[in-house]
This record gives sequence, C-alpha cells and structure tokens, in this order.
Amino acid sequence: MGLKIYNTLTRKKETFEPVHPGKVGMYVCGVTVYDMCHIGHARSVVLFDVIYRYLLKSGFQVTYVRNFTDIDDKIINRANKLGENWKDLAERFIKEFSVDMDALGVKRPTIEPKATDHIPDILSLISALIEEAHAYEVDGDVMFSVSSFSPYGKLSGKKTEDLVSGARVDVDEKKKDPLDFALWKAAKKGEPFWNSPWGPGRPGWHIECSAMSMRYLGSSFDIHGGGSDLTFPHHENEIAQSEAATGESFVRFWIHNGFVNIRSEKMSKSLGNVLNIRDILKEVHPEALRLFLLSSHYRSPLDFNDTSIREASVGLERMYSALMALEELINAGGIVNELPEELSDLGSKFEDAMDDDFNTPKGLALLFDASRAINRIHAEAGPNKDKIPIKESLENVKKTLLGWANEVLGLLNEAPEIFIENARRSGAKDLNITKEEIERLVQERSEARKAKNFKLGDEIRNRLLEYGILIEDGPKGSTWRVRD
RNA sequence: GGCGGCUUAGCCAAGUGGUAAGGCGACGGUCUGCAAAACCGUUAUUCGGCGGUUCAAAUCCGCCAGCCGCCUCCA
Repeated sequence: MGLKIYNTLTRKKETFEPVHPGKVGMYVCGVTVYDMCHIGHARSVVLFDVIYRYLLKSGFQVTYVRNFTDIDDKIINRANKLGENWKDLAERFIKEFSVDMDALGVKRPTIEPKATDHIPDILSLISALIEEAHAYEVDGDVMFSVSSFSPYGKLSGKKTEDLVSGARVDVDEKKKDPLDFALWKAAKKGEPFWNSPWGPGRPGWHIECSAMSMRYLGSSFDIHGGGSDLTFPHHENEIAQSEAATGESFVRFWIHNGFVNIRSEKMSKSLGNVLNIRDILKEVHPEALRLFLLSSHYRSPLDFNDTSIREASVGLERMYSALMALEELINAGGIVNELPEELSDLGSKFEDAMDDDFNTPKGLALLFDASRAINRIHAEAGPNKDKIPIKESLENVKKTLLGWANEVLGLLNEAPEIFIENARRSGAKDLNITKEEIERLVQERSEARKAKNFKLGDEIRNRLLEYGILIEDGPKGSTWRVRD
C-alpha cells in the first residue's frame, strides 16, 4: 500500500518516497534545555519515536537527528536567576531530559547534536547568506532579509503583507524590515559569546536547526518534525535560511503534532498547570502514558485529565491480560488449524493503519480486537486442546502482536504477570497497614473459608477493605490488591 | 483583523463518496459460598443545524451556530 504522510507544506497526504531510496533523513526539533520537560514535549517525542521505529521496521535505513538548543535567552535568564553557570544549567537539563526519555522508553536518535557544538557550521551558513545578500549585519547583529526570499510564508500559509500589517511583530530599529529575524545576536555585557566575523555574539534560534540538520542530513532531506507551534515562525525561517543559502529544496515532508491540553485548558506557565513528565510518571505507568499519547491522532489536540489517563491505564492492563492469556494458550498448545480473522490479519491491517499517516488510534483498536479474540479462545477452550490453535500459529500471533505493540508503539515491554502483579500492588506503601499484616490476614481468612466459616472470612475481608485492600479469590487461592 | 482547524453514542476516539472501528462507563451473563477480579455479550438507523451535488454523503459544496489553534517565546 505504501506510506502516506500528511505534509504541512502541501496540506495533503502524500505518498512517502525518500530522496535516496531505502534511506531516510529525519530531523526533529528537540527541546530548549532550561527546565524539566512536560507532557507536551512527551507527546512530540513519543510521536516521532513511533515514526522512527515504524520507518526502521519498514526496512529504511534511518538517520534520526534530534537537537538540543543549549544556548538561548531562556537559558541565560534562568541561569542568572538561579545563580548557576548557563552551561552547567543546560547540561543538567540535558541529563534530566534523557532520564525522562529513557523512562518513557524512547529510542535514542542516531544523533543528538547541541547547538553550541556547531558554532562553525552556523557561522559558515550565516556568511553564505550575507554573501548572497540574503542577510545583513547591523552593529554586530546579523539579520535575515525576508524580502530577499520570495517563497517566504509557503509553509505557514502566511502572506508577508498580512504579517506586516499584523501589529504583533516587534518593531526593531536595527531591522530593515519588521519581518527580518536575527541570525546572530551581538553579546550584551556578561552574556556568553563566541567570536565571529561580526564580533562576539551567539546564534539566533532558527539558524541552529538549519545548520545542524544540513550538517548531518545534507541540504535536502526527507522529514522535519516538531510541535505545531513551531510551524511559524521557526520552521518557516528555517526554510528561508536553508533554501536561500543552498538554492535547493530543504525538506520534503513537514510533520507537526497537535498540542496537549490539561483538563480542557491550554497548558502554560501563567495558568500554572504545566505537568512534568517526571511528576506524571510517579502516578502513571510509562506505557500507560505512551498509550494515552497515541490514543488520538497526532495532529488532533489531546486532553489530559483524570479520566483520559485512567482509561489508558485500564486499556493497557487489558492488553497485558490478553498477552498473558496468549502465553497460557501457547503453553497448552492445541490442534485447531485456523485462526480468527482478528489474529490472522493483524499484521497487514496494522501496517495499513500506520501507512495511513501513522494512524495509531486505529492501530490500537486492532490490538484491542486481537486481545478480545485471544480472550475468547482462552475462555471458550478451557482445558480442551481441541479448541486451541496449534502452538506454531499462536507463537506467530505473539510475534506479530509484539512486533507492532512493542517494537513500533513501545508498549508491552514487560512480562505480563509481572506487570499485572505490580499494577495490583502499586500504592501499597501509602497504606496504614504493612504487607506482612495483610498477608497474615489473608492467610487467616483462607483458613476460615476452608472450614466454611464464611462469617469470619467476610469479616476479615471487610476489615482489609477499610485499609483499602481488596481480596480476590481465584482458583490458586486468594490474592489482594490495592483499591483504586 | 488575517490564516488554519475542529464539531461522530453518557465520556474519549477512528472513519474524507458505498451505508458507523476501538476504548472507558453502564447494563446483562459466565465464574464464585457470597463478592471481587477476569472474561463474554449488549449498548449511535445515525455523525452540530439547514440547504445543495450524487444512484449513493459522517465523508464533496454553500450558508448558519458553537469551539479551538497560529499570527509573540512555546512541543
């Protein structure tokens, strides 16, 4: 069928064909490292992680570049405020970022370049732009001349006339045109700087991404991604800088993800509702967060609230529970030759879903369909081997299921029985009763029940319930879990 | 003001011309001493409203209503 991707540049789904057959160059705007990462960052990173994983699974040789912006006004301001060296601050948050990404099960990109490691690339790119009269120097600053690049606005769909009349563009004495933007900023007193042909200073925000992406992927590459807010001005400016400098088409496919809202409100520092990844993961399993982030289409807005994240956790448990049932069926082995459609077609249907602009909600629906089919076999077969498919085909189902759920979506990494056990016991440390005491009471109740003393058994069950402990009686005896 | 997007069951959410995926919840059932958990089943004659195009529309076009994003640092 072939991969189709919605391209912001053309506003259409287009068939994906890389510049060099079999190889993909992908650049995604990373984070400015001045604070902890929030759930909005998580959405973007997880989306492109899934895209990266899918391209790899499709057989492409992928060079995936995700940068760190480690020099910027926000970093300098924060460092000054905290009395910390700006470089130390940036390094500190790069480490924190990596901790969060590892926790989220995000695959490391091929290259994670830092802006400050690429000053020579940035300088030569700026020099080229000045030579071609696409940029000019004023008092140690270098500005890009927007009017020198006629396609300006092609990504965001903006017309330069509209932008000029929109009164929100800063008027700056140094700019020949209000739309011009800084490529190089002259250092103010006490600010970090690098030497340049225009004096000491530091790179503007947009130029670093042009420099780093072209450094690793060439002047024309396949995919560039980021949050939808970066479309303008950041990505628009990247196109202008890069294409003005090289005369080549910069990027084939622009992919932008939608925003995460918090309880129907925009997440912002002023509203005080910014949710850090670190804090969320104290309450929520990382895979549940991934499932949540992938449960609606990547371009749609996504609302984070107690219900939505709870649903994701429950859904994940459902998948693990089916995986456990599948493993039991494999161990039992059977004689049935055919598989239900939900299991035999899983691979090709999942691929179709992903090929259709990375339709992860549809993919998840297929995984739930497969889960139900597995559970149905499990429930109907019982101990009868004549109702269970043969071992080999069940093993193929598991391979396919994990091939997509695990390799591509980054879910179902754990052994199911361990996952389910942990999910049941999570939060036990916050209770007013020790684990040993719980175990003792459960044991006491089991003995009472064995003696048909159900009155005492129920009494103990109620007592434990007051502590927030639920008893579950199964064929292998009684177990307990923390009530939600 | 300019540009773009969205509106599908109680809630979340796929579906861009061929007659409504999936999840949560709710309800019914299996299991159980009774529960719980798990599992199974049921749950939109209809896609914001009104017109139009078509053999056929949630899907295309027009108008109206409501919501949202970007235009300024932002994933």
